[in-house]
Amino acid sequence: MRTAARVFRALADPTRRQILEELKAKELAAGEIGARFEISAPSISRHLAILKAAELVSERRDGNRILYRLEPETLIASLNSYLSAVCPTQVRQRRRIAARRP
Amino acid sequence: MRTAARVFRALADPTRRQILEELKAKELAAGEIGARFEISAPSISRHLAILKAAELVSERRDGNRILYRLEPETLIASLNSYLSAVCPTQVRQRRRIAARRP
DNA sequence: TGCACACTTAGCGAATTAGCTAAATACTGG
DNA sequence: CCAGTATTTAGCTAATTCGCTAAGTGTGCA
Repeated sequence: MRTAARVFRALADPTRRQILEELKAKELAAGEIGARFEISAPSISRHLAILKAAELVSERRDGNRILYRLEPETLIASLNSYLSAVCPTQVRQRRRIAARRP
Repeated sequence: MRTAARVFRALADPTRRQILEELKAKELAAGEIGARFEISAPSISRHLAILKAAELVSERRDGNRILYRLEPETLIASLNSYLSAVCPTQVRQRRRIAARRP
């Protein structure tokens, strides 16, 4: 499966979309992420694995813990690429408007 | 379910993403859309219903046929809204770059 | 070594999804 | 009204998904 397909699959789940939002400010340990949700640690771990497979997050070990970091470029590139494929005109118009009002 | 959630659910399926691309140029009848895929007409109809529920397409009857039209604003608004929520800085940077190279 | 902590992997069950065929509905033209 | 075409709805099955608990792996520290 191509990355874009994995990205859209990953974003289909509200918990996973929320996880990306939680990671927006800074990287967090799996446990810290889990603490922000009602579901079990294994479920969070599974969501993180799916996000990692889609390259929407990266992980690094820090001693005992595993830290997850958002990969914004994958998200931006995938969504913008699809937006441009489906409605290039409107996207370009929006950019002009956004650039005009900074 | 909120519209944004329905949009992301709808975009999770590759056939539905493709349908939106097919509708990019002009509105098409359900049958014309179906002709571009290998799957059965009822399956296409089901995909169209999901896209309509997400407000990603609208439909209008034309005599015998039902024409589907892309609703680009829903797509753009949903994806951009989420992008801005997760990585506002990078999105703004991208817009500046895009505006600088028209 | 050995225990504790952080996290993932395995495996299960319920719910959802995407495909199919068959049947129903909606409109057109004779 | 009837036949034909376009499309949807109903109902089924197989596959996937998301939750859980239990068990496994990896690291830190006495």
